[in-house]
Amino acid sequence: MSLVRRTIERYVKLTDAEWAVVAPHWQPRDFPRGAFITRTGEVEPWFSIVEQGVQRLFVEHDGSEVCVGFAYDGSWSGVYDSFVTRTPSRFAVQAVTDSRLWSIRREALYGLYDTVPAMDRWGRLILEELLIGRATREIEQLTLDAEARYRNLIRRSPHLLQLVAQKDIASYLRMTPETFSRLRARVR
Amino acid sequence: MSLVRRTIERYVKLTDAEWAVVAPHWQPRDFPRGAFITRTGEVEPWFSIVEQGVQRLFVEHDGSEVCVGFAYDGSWSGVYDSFVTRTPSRFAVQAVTDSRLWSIRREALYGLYDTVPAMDRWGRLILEELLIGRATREIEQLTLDAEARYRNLIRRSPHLLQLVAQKDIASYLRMTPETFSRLRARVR
DNA sequence: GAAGGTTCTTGATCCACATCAAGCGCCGGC
DNA sequence: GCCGGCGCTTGATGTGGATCAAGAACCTTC
Repeated sequence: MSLVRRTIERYVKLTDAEWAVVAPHWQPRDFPRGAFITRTGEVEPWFSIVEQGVQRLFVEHDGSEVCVGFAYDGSWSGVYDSFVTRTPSRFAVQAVTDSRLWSIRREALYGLYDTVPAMDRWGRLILEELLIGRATREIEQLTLDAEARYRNLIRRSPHLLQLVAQKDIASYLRMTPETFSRLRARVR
Repeated sequence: MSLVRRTIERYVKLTDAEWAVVAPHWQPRDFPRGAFITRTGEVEPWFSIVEQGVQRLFVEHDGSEVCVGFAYDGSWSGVYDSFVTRTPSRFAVQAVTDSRLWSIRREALYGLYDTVPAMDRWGRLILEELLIGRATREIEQLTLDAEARYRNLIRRSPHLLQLVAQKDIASYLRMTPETFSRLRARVR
């Protein structure tokens, strides 16, 4: 069974008839390491599920970049607010490793929302999950200092350290690469 | 026509028959100034639409409070992640002024999601809006310094300054009351 | 496998904002 | 209408993490 169907069915069950309607709208897209999947200022037409690879989501701000999230196998990837509002994306997405995404276009997904009620529900459940993730992250930023944020990350996502550059993790944790490096040397 | 119906119909149209199913589940709840609507650690059973009053949403962290949002007339109010996951809330909600909310219980809303497809869609649209708001706020925190965040707030929500204490706005903008006070004296 | 770029480390210095402190004024309650 | 307390202001001092700088260890790529 396809990755896309399995991923959707983590949230809602689809009959074979429903899947037959949904399936043709998804297509694979491949990106080599370093390629941009979405650039700042472009409208995001895709919503994607990651089959393989790691991507980083970041904001550009006078010359520097601040990482706000990562996506990897089995998670979704994209810029949801640009996708929804059809406005230029304030975030960029870049493949950190060679990546394969399965993607659906906005018009196709919104068509499915109208024709397949289970997909409308899926949209709601995905968003609930995203929103809960954001709330958790906001609380971490508010209540933890640099060291505690670092400890939290290596506890919760130790694999990230192997996959992406330390400077990206550092900016994700809202600190400079120097501070991150010093923490690594100091902690444990 | 009721506030609740009008508010829902900003997102989806309801037939009179659908409204007849939806309406009985909503009830008014009144809170005097200063009352807690949700306490940290309690599971949030309500989702609410604000008829009148202002509420603040905040995180408690060793003795101090950090404001993460406000709700007022026509906006929603509640702790969505606790509501969805039925886990103890990490946020508290307090009435800043005398408030009237129209609220629906979790079981009732999830029942409506199953019986009234338009409500399932409404849930998705509300979440899209919330997520876009969070993204906007995250970008502000990342790209603006204390003064720019202050200027942004007085431009976008000048009424807030009249409605809530400066210390709450200060913590919402991630600064101390002292820094906020100095900005007010310095800027314009 | 040499060259050149990028990332990571380590040290010295700096600064925006927090913290501490003290006085003032306003508002709400008895 | 007076008292008590919280919120606001203003000044002095402190500090976590940023910035600046320079060398070392990687990867890439040709």
